[in-house]
Amino acid sequence: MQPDRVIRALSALAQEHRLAAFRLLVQAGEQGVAAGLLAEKLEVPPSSMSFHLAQLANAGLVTQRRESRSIIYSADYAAMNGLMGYLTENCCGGMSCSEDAACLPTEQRKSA
Amino acid sequence: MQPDRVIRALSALAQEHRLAAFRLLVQAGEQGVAAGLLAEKLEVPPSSMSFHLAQLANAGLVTQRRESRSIIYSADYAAMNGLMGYLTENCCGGMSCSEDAACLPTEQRKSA
DNA sequence: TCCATATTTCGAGATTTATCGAATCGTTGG
DNA sequence: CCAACGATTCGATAAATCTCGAAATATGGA
Repeated sequence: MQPDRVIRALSALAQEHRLAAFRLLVQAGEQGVAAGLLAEKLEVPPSSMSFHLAQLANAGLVTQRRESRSIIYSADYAAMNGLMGYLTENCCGGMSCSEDAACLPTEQRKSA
Repeated sequence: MQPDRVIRALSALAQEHRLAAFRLLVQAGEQGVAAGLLAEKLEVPPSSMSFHLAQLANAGLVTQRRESRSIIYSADYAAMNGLMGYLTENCCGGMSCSEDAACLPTEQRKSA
């Protein structure tokens, strides 16, 4: 993961609402969560939520797909793994996690 | 690690110069690096470097100690571990790293 | 004490970010 | 086609952040 992308990912997560949103998306897994539902759960106006989701998307941490009228957001586990890998490698002295410690949806935690 | 502290840590790292500085401090280990030397290596004016180091300190990611005229900064591995733990737990679906994968100075990497 | 060194604090300006109502854009059902 | 729904874009405003020179603080040596 190139430094520029790392900065954007960190910036994206370094905000109360976005960190909370991303946590919800991680919990939700592949299924994802609609933009409106995220706004509702976080008690943030839709336009504000949209702004934050755009930042997460720009950082590559989430993907979006349209499903009827809704736009569903999902956490991008590969991107999060990339970020964790960079931090482990460059900010933790290179102690990397074991191979099977990759980021996965919460629901797959036990079976993984 | 409480969310407020996580946000501050992420914000602290989400900046080009600060991320670079923290990387250098991780490489340096317990020995640390003087503020002026960091400014020189990163080609940033002393006052700007001081501003960024204050942010890292406020986030709890670095500690400082005076040594003669210099002020030496060191990476706080415990804080970084706390951040990694939070991210692993809350943003990675709870797949935690193995016990011995804690953040350590680069120089101790091989012996750990 | 006086000067040089190392760093921080202050202050001002420029840039970026966050907020959110109103308007706009796709989609669906009647 | 058109009204309602879900979401984004636009626009303006407020707030935070970044930058860096000048001034201030602390330390050590002559």
